[in-house]
Amino acid sequence: MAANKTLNGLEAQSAQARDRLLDAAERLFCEKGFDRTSVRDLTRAADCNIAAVNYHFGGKGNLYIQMFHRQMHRMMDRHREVIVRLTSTPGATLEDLLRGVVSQPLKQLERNDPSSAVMKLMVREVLNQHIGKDEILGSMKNEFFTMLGDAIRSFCPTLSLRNTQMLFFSLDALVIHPVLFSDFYLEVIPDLDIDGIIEHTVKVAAAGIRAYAGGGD
Amino acid sequence: MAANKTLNGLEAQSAQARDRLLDAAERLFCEKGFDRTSVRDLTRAADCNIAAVNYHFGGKGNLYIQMFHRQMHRMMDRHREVIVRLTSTPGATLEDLLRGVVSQPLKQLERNDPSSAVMKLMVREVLNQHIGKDEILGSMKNEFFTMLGDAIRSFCPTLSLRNTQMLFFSLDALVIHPVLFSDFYLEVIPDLDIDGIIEHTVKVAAAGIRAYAGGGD
DNA sequence: GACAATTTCAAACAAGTGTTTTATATTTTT
DNA sequence: AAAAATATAAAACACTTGTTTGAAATTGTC
Repeated sequence: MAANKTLNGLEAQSAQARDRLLDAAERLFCEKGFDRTSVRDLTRAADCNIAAVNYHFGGKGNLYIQMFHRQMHRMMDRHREVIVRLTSTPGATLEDLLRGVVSQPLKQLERNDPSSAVMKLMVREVLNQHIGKDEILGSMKNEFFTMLGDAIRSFCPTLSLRNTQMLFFSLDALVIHPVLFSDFYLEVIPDLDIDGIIEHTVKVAAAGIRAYAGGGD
Repeated sequence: MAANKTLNGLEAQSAQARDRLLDAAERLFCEKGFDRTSVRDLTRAADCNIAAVNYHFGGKGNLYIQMFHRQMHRMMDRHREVIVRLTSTPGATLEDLLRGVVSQPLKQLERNDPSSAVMKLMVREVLNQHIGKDEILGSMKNEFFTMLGDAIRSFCPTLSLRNTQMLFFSLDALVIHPVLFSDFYLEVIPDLDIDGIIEHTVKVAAAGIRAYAGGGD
């Protein structure tokens, strides 16, 4: 593949167009989606020739997927770090774990981090079904699933696997919702406070979990 | 407008193409989305000429919006009925209200009702931002919001407005999530049971509400 | 510096898009 | 039945799309 440089330290120069293209893709695809972002839009934003997309990535679709993978890995790395840290902290409670997991994406929302835009795009893409969900999520889905599931069960050992799975989905629901529909939140609650959302989400999620586990710490 | 017939009883014959177009739109747009459904796809499915879309609706975009309104009104009518019925039932509990509201869309999911496809499409469209969210939701959003909010507060009078709003969002999150990601649910829990999801959702939502209201019925 | 590989470029390609046009049926009204 | 309004039809229009081409420029290697 022409995309793989010689990696001898001077690649930065020759790989510039490729990276600029990835950056432009990240921005434009998140803004307008796949269909409404043309190759000409991308190359104009990356300041390179139209043919560059096909030369470096072999097509618009591949550029899309590569951009996705780059961002998804960044997100997962952050999540991994948070969960590992919280589960290895001695006096931590269930609420602390939930707060850590929930804060991660919601704090990104607060400071307009591009990651939350990618999160939205990811959901969009799964719903649009233009590319297979496994193509985006790959193995990360299962890893995150079991990692967080185990963490929750370490706090509530009485939870069955089935209930843990359902509670995982509910937690996902509670976190994703404000990320997706932050506009609505702001419309209804003009003085929106991200920390307030975080505490609310932790409260509801913890209540849901304890409704199954019976208040056991 | 040519679309408005003389309404003298014989319109059914002449309005056929228009209705067939709306039906085809409902099906194709839900399947493939707006961008990936061409006017030629629509007219082929409705068995009429390409120009019919522009003649009857004045463009592809208007057909999309009209299809949306028709479906949204159907959905809202059903929701209205459920809430009114539950709030006027003497011995009903908070769980009964929640079960009624939650069952509505989830039961549709169970029997592959086109309404759940439209629900997915609605979220897709809000995320895609191709048409303004107010154009889809219109006044229904606020109506449903206050209607359900009041119903919840009738069971938990101690709830503040702010907390009710946040809990409304959380309830929405818990209901929408399985509708959007039913594929994931099925993947993780192969013997997926809709009634189980309903009871789970009611349990978590009620626990969240009671976490604020302090167990007050 | 010379040769080879890599990257960039302008132009063209083939296919698909929504919409408009113009003419022809069909229906409704007079 | 004649005239007017409405609906359908095939074709063309103007435009955008992703991709390919073949030559020019740049870069790395000997």
